[in-house]
Amino acid sequence: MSSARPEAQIAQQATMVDVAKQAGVSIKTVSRVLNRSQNVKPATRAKVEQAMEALGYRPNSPARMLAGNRTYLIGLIYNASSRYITSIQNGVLSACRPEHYDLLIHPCSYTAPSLLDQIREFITPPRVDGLILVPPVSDVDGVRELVHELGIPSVVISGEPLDETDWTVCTNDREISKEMVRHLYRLGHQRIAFVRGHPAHKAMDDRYRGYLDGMAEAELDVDESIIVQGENTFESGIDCGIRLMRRQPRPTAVFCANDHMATGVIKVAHERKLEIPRDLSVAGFDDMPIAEQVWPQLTTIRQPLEPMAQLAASQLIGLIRDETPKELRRVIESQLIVRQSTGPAPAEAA
Amino acid sequence: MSSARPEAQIAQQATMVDVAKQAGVSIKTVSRVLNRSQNVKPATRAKVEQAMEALGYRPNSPARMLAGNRTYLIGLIYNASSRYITSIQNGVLSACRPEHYDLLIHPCSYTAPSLLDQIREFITPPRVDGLILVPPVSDVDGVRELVHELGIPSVVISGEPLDETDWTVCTNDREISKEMVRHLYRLGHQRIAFVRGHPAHKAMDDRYRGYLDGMAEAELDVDESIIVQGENTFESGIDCGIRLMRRQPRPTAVFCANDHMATGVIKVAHERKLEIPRDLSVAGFDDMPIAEQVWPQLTTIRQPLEPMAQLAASQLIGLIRDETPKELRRVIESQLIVRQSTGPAPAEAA
DNA sequence: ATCAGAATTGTCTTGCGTTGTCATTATAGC
DNA sequence: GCTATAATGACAACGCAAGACAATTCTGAT
Repeated sequence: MSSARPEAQIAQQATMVDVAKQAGVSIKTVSRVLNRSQNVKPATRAKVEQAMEALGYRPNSPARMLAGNRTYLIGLIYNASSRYITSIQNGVLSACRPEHYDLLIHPCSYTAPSLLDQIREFITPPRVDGLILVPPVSDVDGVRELVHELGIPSVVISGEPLDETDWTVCTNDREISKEMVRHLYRLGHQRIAFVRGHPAHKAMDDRYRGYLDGMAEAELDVDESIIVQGENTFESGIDCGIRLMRRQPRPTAVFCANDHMATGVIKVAHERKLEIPRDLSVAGFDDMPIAEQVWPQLTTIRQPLEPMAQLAASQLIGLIRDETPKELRRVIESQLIVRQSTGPAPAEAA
Repeated sequence: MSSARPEAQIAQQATMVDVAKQAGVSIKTVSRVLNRSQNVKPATRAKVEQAMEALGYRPNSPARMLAGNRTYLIGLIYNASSRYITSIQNGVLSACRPEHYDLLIHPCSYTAPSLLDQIREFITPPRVDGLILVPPVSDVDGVRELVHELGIPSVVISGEPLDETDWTVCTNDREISKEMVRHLYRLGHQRIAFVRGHPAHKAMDDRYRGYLDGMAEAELDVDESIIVQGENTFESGIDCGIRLMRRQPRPTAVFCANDHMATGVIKVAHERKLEIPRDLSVAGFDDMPIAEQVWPQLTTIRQPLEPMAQLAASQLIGLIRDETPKELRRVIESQLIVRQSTGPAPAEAA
């Protein structure tokens, strides 16, 4: 059975003393190697590393936390319902492991009134050396200020650049949204509707601005009556779809600020016996797994979440080590994924 | 900017010494109160708790890890691509927090040859006090044995009861699958196809057995030609759908071992201009978010993941404290969710 | 070869905040 | 008043980081 006393089985772990003995050096030197101290001869370093290898040495984290007054932990605060978080986690962890950092996660509700208290409690007393913030939590008023105030290094993963006060890894949401409009315009669409995302999500604004940019570039009229406000959910997509399908003349293409809402619009189209993309083109944003599984498959935009998270984590580890990154923000480009839900505009509308 | 030296800002945390002084007792007594030790007079306990409250005291985890030779951490090993893992995490964390436990996660690929090594490395030297295992990683040969061998208490979250060697929190997959067949039979279906899941996932077997049980109960013939083998993915669902739609006579209902495959079958039906559920009923399993977003919405089965994970974590914490749970396995019942993708069988087939 | 100065390594020490061990003191039962 | 037991305290130990400083080795210029 699984609850035997642990001590019985797990082999006694080697300590720094053992490594020092094995390598024929002092424990201070082992410590220097471990902490990337400068003045260590490569040959000595090699000897020590070899000894570590031979003994299967792994530093005792509680001890170094206690002695070093740092935690070797990175916090990740995220909105609990977020589905895309596993990608973020994977990316963060892949950067953490080689540096012997671990990850503590803190799911929460970004609408909870106690959010700031939760975050404060999560961070103090020094339970993490650094913090990664992701939307929509990072967009909540006071969150980034709180983190600054507590003096914890942090990196924000975001759709578009924020102001100048945070290290940021972001994508080019605005630019790529413009690209989507371009794609639709090339297919002959003129009446291109837009379904906006939840107003509290800053990332959603950038997508909207990109839409406006694209319309301007194509010199198309922006018709306010076919710009509708959604709330990021599938259900709100249905509402928006219904509203849009009532408009006369109907839009020939609908660009939604996320895939969930696009799926809602598709459902409405199905119910009205509109064939996609013959009668209506629909595009989304995010490339959620669902984008491939709806029928027809959704044209959308893919954010490279794992690489972003990985970069954010390694930047953060640099910050913790006082190696200030060269640039305040790093941009990783999103990608337009064309599938079957967009096609040539209906003839009569061309 | 966010990388100011942390020490500058975070208020100095009170230690046990401060609490002891404030309460007029020794630090050992404070420690006893903290660890729910028995022999403490209620009056003393109250005094200490009051002092903690007043000072905003929170225990220093690295210190108690080091001194106590335990980690107050719980490991969660999971397959990296798994989408349902956020629910599991939420459930585990909600049980951990009140007990002052933290969660370390270890995403991995359950097909990686190095899986066992990864797990061993994740666990030793005592980096976690206990482990929660979830499918499909928990089904990989040697994983549970390894965990036993290392002597780490563990709880397995699973579809159906395993053998007698693990503490388990499971659902009634088999029974509820039978219930799904019953549902279809009541709608008049006789030719009910089944799409099996990946053979390496034990949970998938139980769903199949439940299907067989249901067919037996309804005294329906089991036609091997409409039982096809999938691989859990959307793509394999498409393959299976194509194979099934070629059969003569066609099945009038398809029960899939998960929602992804069911979505694939739906896509095939759409392409062949079959209307769901008029011409074909389709059912899934898992109630993934996608189940509500496909068109038509999918009849499926919902596993109460968060409650399961929560129960598993509190059982595990009990095991760590040597409080052996009364029962080796706990069952939490799944729920049949009837939506629009199942309906009465076509007349000619009734 | 010689020597100054720099680079590298070692010794010794202290402290991080808690828990475990064992000794000591208070309390209750008779 | 004595014993058994409950309650509390004193002190070492956990494994490592980091500082102060001494000792050693290396480097390059003379």
